[in-house]
Amino acid sequence: MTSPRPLRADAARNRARIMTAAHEQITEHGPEVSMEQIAAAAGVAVGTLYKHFPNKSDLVASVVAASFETLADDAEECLQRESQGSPAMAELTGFLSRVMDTVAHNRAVKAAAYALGADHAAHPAMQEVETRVTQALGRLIRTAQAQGGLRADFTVDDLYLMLYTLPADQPPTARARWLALLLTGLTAR
Amino acid sequence: MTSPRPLRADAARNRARIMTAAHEQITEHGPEVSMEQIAAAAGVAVGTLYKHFPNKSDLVASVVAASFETLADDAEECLQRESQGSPAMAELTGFLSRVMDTVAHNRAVKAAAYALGADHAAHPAMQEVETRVTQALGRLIRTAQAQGGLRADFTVDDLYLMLYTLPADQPPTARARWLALLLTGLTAR
DNA sequence: CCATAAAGTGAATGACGCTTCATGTTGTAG
DNA sequence: CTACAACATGAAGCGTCATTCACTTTATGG
Repeated sequence: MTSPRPLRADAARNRARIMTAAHEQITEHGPEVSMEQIAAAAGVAVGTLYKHFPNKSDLVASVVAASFETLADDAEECLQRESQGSPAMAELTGFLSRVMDTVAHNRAVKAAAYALGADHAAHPAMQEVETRVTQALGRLIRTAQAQGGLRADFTVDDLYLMLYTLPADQPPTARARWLALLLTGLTAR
Repeated sequence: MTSPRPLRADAARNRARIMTAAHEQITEHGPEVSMEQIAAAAGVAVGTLYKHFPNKSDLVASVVAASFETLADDAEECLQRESQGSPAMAELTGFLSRVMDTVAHNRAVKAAAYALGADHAAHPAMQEVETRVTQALGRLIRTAQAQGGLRADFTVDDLYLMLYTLPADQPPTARARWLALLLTGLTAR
């Protein structure tokens, strides 16, 4: 399942460098950075990128999927804290708030959050991560509803919709305001 | 102020054709359509576009500003109906709902709505239209608050924030859901 | 240490888009 | 009707970018 033959030492090293560089570049400049720029940042020739990834969109998808993991980890930590007594609603709003801030500074995570709300599985690598997020957040939502803090008809899809419409490129005050407006609508009457 | 010398007959005709074609193309494909494509749709050579507009972004801005007028007209009609007895809050939600539907089908209006929430005046042509929208919606908001349907701290900027985050490319059901969630947060407690 | 397959290289290719300009066309004033 | 300015034309210039491939370099098993 993993690899018929292990990678040669230099190949593995370069692959790691490429992933790191691509992650940095996409985080900073978004998915539209050129392959040349990623290659330069990795200290590698363009051709090498194509030795490891069939084309640009595959490389980008890999990076975005990796950034995606960050969201999944965060969601699962929320669930963890909840099971240790933290109010579920507080965890949910904390999650939203953090994602929003991250998205504002990280164009790769932005793409990931966007993907959640859109083409639910632009890339196979994302599907399993999506499951993790969905399960963690779903649990959190149900608990929050049981505890009475969250309106009863709220679903995970609603939350994805919110991630999709995050005003990431707005100034912090506007982002906070947006979240506040939304939250009044979400708290149980 | 208008023109030192009137346009030659053919020039005027072509200018109109270009505006129409550009509007159609941008509506359908968004601001990233090529100049070639707009020229072809107008039945004109590329060079002619540059006889009428210094560059692409000026042409796009003109079209977007024109689409912008649609929003302003709608807002002013809302105000009109309100002064004839229609509840201000209903007019506001109607406005939002219509804008969302329009944006979903019209990439030019999308750019306009987006511009409202971002660079408040990407182009001089937009500034005066923005004023119209702001005045009409501001009045509507204050009336809705006086009538008790809208939360007291809601501002025009909040509304722009909502326009900015409209989930335009989501399916109609998702769009409706989004609006519903938001509205519960906006109605006066 | 060598043979060889794996990996790396980067100039070249082709596609596409905006913009310019030398040239040809046409409306219109007189 | 003519002459000229206004206008239109579209091929060519210039960039940018993804992708390929003939060739060189290098890791590694034997």
